[in-house]
Amino acid sequence: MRDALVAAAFRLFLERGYEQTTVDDIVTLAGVGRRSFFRYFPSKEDVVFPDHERCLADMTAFLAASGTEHEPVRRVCEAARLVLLMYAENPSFSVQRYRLTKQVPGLRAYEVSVVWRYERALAEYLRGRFTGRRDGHLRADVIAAAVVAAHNNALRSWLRSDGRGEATATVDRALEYVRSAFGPHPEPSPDERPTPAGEPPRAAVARPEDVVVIVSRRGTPLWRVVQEIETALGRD
Amino acid sequence: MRDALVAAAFRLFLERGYEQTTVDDIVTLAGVGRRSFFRYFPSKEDVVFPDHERCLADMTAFLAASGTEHEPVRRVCEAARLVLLMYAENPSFSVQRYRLTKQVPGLRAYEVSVVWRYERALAEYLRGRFTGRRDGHLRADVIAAAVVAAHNNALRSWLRSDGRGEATATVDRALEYVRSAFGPHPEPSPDERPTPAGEPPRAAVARPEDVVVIVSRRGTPLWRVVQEIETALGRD
DNA sequence: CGACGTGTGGCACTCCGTTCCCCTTGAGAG
DNA sequence: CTCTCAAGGGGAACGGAGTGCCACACGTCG
Repeated sequence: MRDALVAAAFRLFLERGYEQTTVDDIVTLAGVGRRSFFRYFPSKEDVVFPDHERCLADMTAFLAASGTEHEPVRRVCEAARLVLLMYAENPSFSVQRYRLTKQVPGLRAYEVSVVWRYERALAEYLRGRFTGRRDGHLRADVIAAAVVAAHNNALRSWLRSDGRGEATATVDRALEYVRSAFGPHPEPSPDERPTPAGEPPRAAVARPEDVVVIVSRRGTPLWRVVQEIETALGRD
Repeated sequence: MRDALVAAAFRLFLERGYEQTTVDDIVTLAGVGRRSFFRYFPSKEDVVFPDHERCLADMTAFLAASGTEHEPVRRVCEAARLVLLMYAENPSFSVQRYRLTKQVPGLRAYEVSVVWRYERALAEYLRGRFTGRRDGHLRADVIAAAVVAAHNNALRSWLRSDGRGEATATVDRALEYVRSAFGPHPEPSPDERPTPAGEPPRAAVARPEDVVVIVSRRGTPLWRVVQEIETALGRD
């Protein structure tokens, strides 16, 4: 029934345009009652995005199931990938919809509001992970927006190419850019990752400008830190 | 006339709610014909955001008038500030509208689509400035989204405080965060910049996961480093 | 057989937004 | 003073989206 309505709607939308098609046209073509249309789709716009509701639910479930062992920024990037996978499931359908929304302002506005709900889901998750952190809410909102923008940038370029090529590769590259800008620490090199608890501090990543950086876990005995610094400086 | 319609509309919206108020109610209260309402506002939602159209035009003009002597990211931050200034012109009106949009889903959706147009204006400008740069479009979209998100974050926190306090200070801080992430050079945060030669090491940026980072210039006397670590750990 | 829950169709209604036409007002030309 | 013309406002009616209500056709269970 849903599928029949969606199919009928898209046939008419592509044939004579979205605004030139009334709900009555759709239901008569599908052979169902007008009232049934609004049972399955709260509005005429919703028939254009039939699976976003489910996808949004999947995303929130995915985020809700994340533990503290996941790095937050990486996690929201993975969540954004879920949306891409939904698009990639039906490339031809996605491309048709893209062409439609591109030229119907009302649909663009509706799509924007849908995207906004994804963004809020990501931001809410990040806010939870950033509680206590300085400017936690600000960082969460900004990073969520950046992830969504990168995702959409890559998605649209894939759609413009008529769904040819690997969508995931493009999106991953775009998300990698965001991760590099906001990463936990600007993408810690192995030298900058904290040492496992109990292990001695690792010392002295030599950066330009003669700067020494020591990375250590809080609570490490001081003498071990000093020892590490000494060897780092002495080796100079 | 516009003003009379806006005033009448908000009186009724605050009195009995947005959806419970019909356009006929507004025009009868304002004492004008129904047709005149739609002459000034293309839709019922537009009466809630009467000056966004002008503000968007101002922003695009501002960006169009920018030359290459302006640093792009800084420029879009200044453009975003224009929106804030519009809100700050009528704090009480802005706060009322904020409360309204917060609880009416339809208005939220409309506001989102308005915000999206601002974002597109910023992104278009940045795309122009980033032509030829690697991933120019991607960077433009992501930075525009980040700027808008930071702006909105600060704006909403100002609106939640009923418009008390300096709006510009909050927004500037938020935008500064974006600039620090995307600035011309990755712009290390003050805590991560090396200390000037001769100055004592600065200690202990507490990052999540119980990690302590010490940044110091190579050649700093060891005792000063240890001292700094001790105070950093001791403060815990 | 009848009661009941569920999914569907049909009708009528409200309201938004638009189209078409008429009215007033006021300025300028004859 | 009258005619004309343009512009801004008002009114009537219409099309279409979305909703509420009720009736009907199925099934299942008692």
